Amino acid sequence: MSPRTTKQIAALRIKRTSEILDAAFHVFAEEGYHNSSVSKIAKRAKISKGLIYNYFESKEELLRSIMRNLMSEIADLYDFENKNNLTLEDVLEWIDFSMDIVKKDIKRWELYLAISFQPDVTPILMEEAHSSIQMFSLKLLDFLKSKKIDNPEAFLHHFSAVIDGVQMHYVLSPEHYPIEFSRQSLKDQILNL
Amino acid sequence: MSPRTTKQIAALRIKRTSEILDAAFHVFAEEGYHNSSVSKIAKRAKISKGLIYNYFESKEELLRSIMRNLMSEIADLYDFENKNNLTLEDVLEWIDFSMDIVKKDIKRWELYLAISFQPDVTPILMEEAHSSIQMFSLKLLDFLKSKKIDNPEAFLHHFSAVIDGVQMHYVLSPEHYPIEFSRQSLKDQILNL
Amino acid sequence: MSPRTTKQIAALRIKRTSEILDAAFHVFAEEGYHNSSVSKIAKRAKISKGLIYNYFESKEELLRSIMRNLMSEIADLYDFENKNNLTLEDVLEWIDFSMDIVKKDIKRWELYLAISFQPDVTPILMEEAHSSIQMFSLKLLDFLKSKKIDNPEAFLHHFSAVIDGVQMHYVLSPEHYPIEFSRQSLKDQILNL
Amino acid sequence: MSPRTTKQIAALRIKRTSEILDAAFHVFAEEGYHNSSVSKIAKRAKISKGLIYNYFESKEELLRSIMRNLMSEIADLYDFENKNNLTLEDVLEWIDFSMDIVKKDIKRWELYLAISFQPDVTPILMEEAHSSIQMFSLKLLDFLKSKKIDNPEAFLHHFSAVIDGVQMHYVLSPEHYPIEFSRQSLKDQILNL
DNA sequence: GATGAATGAGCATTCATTCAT
DNA sequence: TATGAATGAATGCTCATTCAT
Repeated sequence: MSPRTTKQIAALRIKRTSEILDAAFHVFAEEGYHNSSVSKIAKRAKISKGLIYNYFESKEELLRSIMRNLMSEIADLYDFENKNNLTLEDVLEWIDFSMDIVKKDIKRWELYLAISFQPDVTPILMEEAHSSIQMFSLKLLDFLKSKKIDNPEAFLHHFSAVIDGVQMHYVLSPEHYPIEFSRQSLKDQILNL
Repeated sequence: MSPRTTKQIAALRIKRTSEILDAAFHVFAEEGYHNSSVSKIAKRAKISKGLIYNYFESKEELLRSIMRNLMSEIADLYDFENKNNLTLEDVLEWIDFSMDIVKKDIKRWELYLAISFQPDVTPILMEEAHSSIQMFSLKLLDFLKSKKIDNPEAFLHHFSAVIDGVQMHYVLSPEHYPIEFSRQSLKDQILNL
Repeated sequence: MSPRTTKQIAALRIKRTSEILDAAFHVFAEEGYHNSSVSKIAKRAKISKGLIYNYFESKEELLRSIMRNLMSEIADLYDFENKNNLTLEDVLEWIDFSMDIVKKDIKRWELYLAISFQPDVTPILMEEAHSSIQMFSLKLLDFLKSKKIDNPEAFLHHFSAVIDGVQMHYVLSPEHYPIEFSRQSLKDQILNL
Repeated sequence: MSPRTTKQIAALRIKRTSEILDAAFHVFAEEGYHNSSVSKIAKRAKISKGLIYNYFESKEELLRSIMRNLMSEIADLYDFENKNNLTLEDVLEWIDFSMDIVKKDIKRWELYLAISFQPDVTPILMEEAHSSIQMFSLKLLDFLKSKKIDNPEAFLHHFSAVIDGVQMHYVLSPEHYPIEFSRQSLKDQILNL
């Protein structure tokens, strides 16, 4: 019945979806979520404004979708779910992962941070926070507890903050920031538990 | 036209300016910059919308002005400039200052972060902000060098990143974040040099 | 190209046309003309949006078509044309018909009213609609004249207005309006001539 | 402090408000509520779109306001509230009022009906139905009860429907409709109770 | 200096309609 | 015949900014 085959349409939708997401990602990152208009996104994607609504329910849904994709991409890369009873090596590997992922694709991460820390965006981001990442936090907590340290919850919070700070500073000036120093420093903190 | 009248007018301008800034700060902090309207600010300041434009060129200028004030207030509070040849106590005090300033006025700091990550506003603001703070960095560097640690420049970068990360996470969820743990952890790092 | 194919196509067109009209009627009735979208109609008819335009020129034409069908259905149901020299029974039957047709299909009648009072659509529709009904009016007038009442023309106008008022109020709140009371009242007026 | 005096401003607001209402009234009546755009109303009122929102919260509020004004104007003209224990004369007077108000300002009433019977409008209209008119209905009901008729509630509903039907038909063709006949017919119905 | 009415560009979103396939 | 991706004009509404007074 279809003039285009179902396959063709599906392929087209996937292509368009990713084009729109890509355009939105860049516009959000460059201008901030609230300063971005659907028009600008459409223009960047070289399609009409209306078509965006054929693919996404709203501007907010576009943002959510971007964040979801990033989260799941991260989750896929590190394979958070298949780690249980974390060993010391696992944790060190996670630190490496956290540093490498930023180094590997600075531009991308810059955009990610640019989006993440826009306060309008934070609540939305929180809701989308990937469940597998949250579960990894619990595993990290178990690891810390097994080390019999004083206040494992506090340590975990603090350590996450430190990693975010490092990632942020690295991204803000990748040519000056001593990320290898930070990597070693983070590992030392774990090794000294 | 008499000197007295001129003086009165000057006093009024100062008073009005600060009333408007105060109103704007509260509205920005409570509703976010983009959700704040000039109308709301005027209403809060109990003046007319139009009058704001007699004192500030634009809504954005209002924001810049707030940020400038915040920066200089921070500088005044810690008195970065009048510290030379930093002692261990000075550095610990600076850590305390860095934690306390965020705790003391979360709303304000939230606004600060909100603005910091708006891609367009930031750069201009940043340069302006860091003048006295950058000089303090040099003093910190001297302190680190005096401790004969391996890579004082790297350590300083890393340490700054850590502080930023802590501040950020605390502001994002002040009720959950263990800021006292972080404070102690930061101090320990210095004490262990 | 064979006659059989042509026939099949014709049959299909008739079937599709009626499916679309049916879907459109339900959507219009449930959501109101302006709140109805061609998409919804297509979805309800289980065809594509585009196909509707293969059968109807526009959304408005769809509406006109529905109304035309309603009108002719009414005409068919009461068979206005085959009544001559109206008897008292005929008139009472017409009153019953006027009440029953509204009761029978409130939704449809609501739609009818909805359209009737849209200032632009109405006129065209009205002329078309009243052809056979106007002829029935003349027959009613003859009946009234035969009753030797004072001003049969005026009575007819008034009586039509009353019926319209009753139908309208009933449709506007079918659960509250005492249509049976009105029915009897109307009949009494005729019986007392 | 004000450059315009408070009085001037108040007068301006009243003038503008009524200009906007007038424009909206005509546009709604001529094109139907849903076909009317705020832009059209603004153009007709020769002001900017935005200004309308300085005076009315929404397009719907504009409609409500129009209806409220009409209702209260009717209420004022007939003085529904100061009638208690309705006499026969009161009821006859009310019938006269109902006929005269339509005759007096046909154009206006035509617009009123045009708006009233747009089904989108009906729910809004209902909510705004003037309480004093509803109270008058209760007084009419008391009158009917005092006449010991069979089903006073039903009679009242029916009678209201009849009046609406008459008004409607008169407005639709004022030159042909025998309104005096209807007036007498309505009065006779009351006199014969 | 002070007001607030007025503007107009901009926003997210909807949807009738077209058209390549 | 049938599809649904794509368009673009229109919608209600917001708001920073201007300006007559």
